[in-house]
Amino acid sequence: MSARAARVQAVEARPPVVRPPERRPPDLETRLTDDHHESLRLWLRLLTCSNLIQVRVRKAMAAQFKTTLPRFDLMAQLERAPDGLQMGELSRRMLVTGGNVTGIADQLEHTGLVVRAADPKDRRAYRIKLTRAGRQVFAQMAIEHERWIVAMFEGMSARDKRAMNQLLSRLRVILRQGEE
Amino acid sequence: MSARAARVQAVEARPPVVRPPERRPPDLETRLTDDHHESLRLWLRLLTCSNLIQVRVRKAMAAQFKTTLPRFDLMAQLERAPDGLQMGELSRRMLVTGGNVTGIADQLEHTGLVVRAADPKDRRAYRIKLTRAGRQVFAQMAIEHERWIVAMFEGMSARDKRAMNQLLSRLRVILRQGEE
DNA sequence: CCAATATACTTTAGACTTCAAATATTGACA
DNA sequence: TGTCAATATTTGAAGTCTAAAGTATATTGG
Repeated sequence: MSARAARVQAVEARPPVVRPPERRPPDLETRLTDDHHESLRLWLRLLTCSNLIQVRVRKAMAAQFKTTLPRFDLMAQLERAPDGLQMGELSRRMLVTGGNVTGIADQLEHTGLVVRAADPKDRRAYRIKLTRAGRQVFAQMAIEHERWIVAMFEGMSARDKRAMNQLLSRLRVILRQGEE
Repeated sequence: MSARAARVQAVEARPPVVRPPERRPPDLETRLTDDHHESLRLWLRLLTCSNLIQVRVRKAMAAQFKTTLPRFDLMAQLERAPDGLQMGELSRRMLVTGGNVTGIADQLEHTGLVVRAADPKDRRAYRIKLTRAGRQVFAQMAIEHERWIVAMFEGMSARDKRAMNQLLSRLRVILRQGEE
């Protein structure tokens, strides 16, 4: 199980916030506190769902392909950059630190799915790209990956999926705004 | 940034699935493929949002309290179990492996926020509980934590929050069902 | 009773992650 | 031109996480 899911429950079960003795205006305060609960609950559910899915994808990735999600992600980035990417660009796209990418790339390079080549224009930089084998392996994984995801959401109605997509899309905008 | 967010983009940008030449019935197939996209998109957005929030909470936790989310989670579990918990129970509630809990508990014990006491009924087990100091520290953190979350969702309407809570609640049920 | 099995926990090895420091190269400007 | 700040990457330390193996104790069935 994922560690993140923990957080969820950890907080979800926290005892209810003690409301102040409700002076005036009581309605406003109640609404405020309710909203706090709604936000906290929202976050915890979001986290729970995200973790439940993530754990399953991770396990499936390990079981069927003996690999990890980060490696899959890295390969997915490269797959749509036929000329390869600089490490820094890769790290920006993956939203992880450079040091992290170094490690994952090392492993993929060891297994021959990826190569680092000198960047002709900048001797500080590498260009990292999928090998032929890497492309083949990735293609298999991508197909399965999509299958898993689709299966997990099977029980949800198309209507709900659409609604949720829209809400998440809004939330994402809001969160990015607050990123200063 | 979080590594998980990476995944999002990794897959979100994957080239569109190649549709078969559309024999018959074309409508069904189109709808199927659309649904696949909808599911994949849904998952990626869920992940993105979850990560954006998580990263911020983690950083705030480090900046303001010099601690980590896993430790906060563990303390949150103990806070509502005044008599303490067995390590195994803690690990189940946190949805992480036992070995993981051992490590986090060790750290909290070192800093005096938590104690392990022998379980009188089972000499294999410990009971782990918050110390007085642990309770005090946790109270501060919980208040701030809630503040952060509420602030992040401030830009979302109460109506949207409610809707999303409901959808996530349904999704959670569906995911847990599929857990076999 | 006692042997097999199950349970509670820790340990270990390996992977991922961040942050900060170190190295090498580039580019800009005085 | 020479220097100095910025950029591209790696390295190292510390924390988190898992899976599997190890230790100690409990339980159960013959």
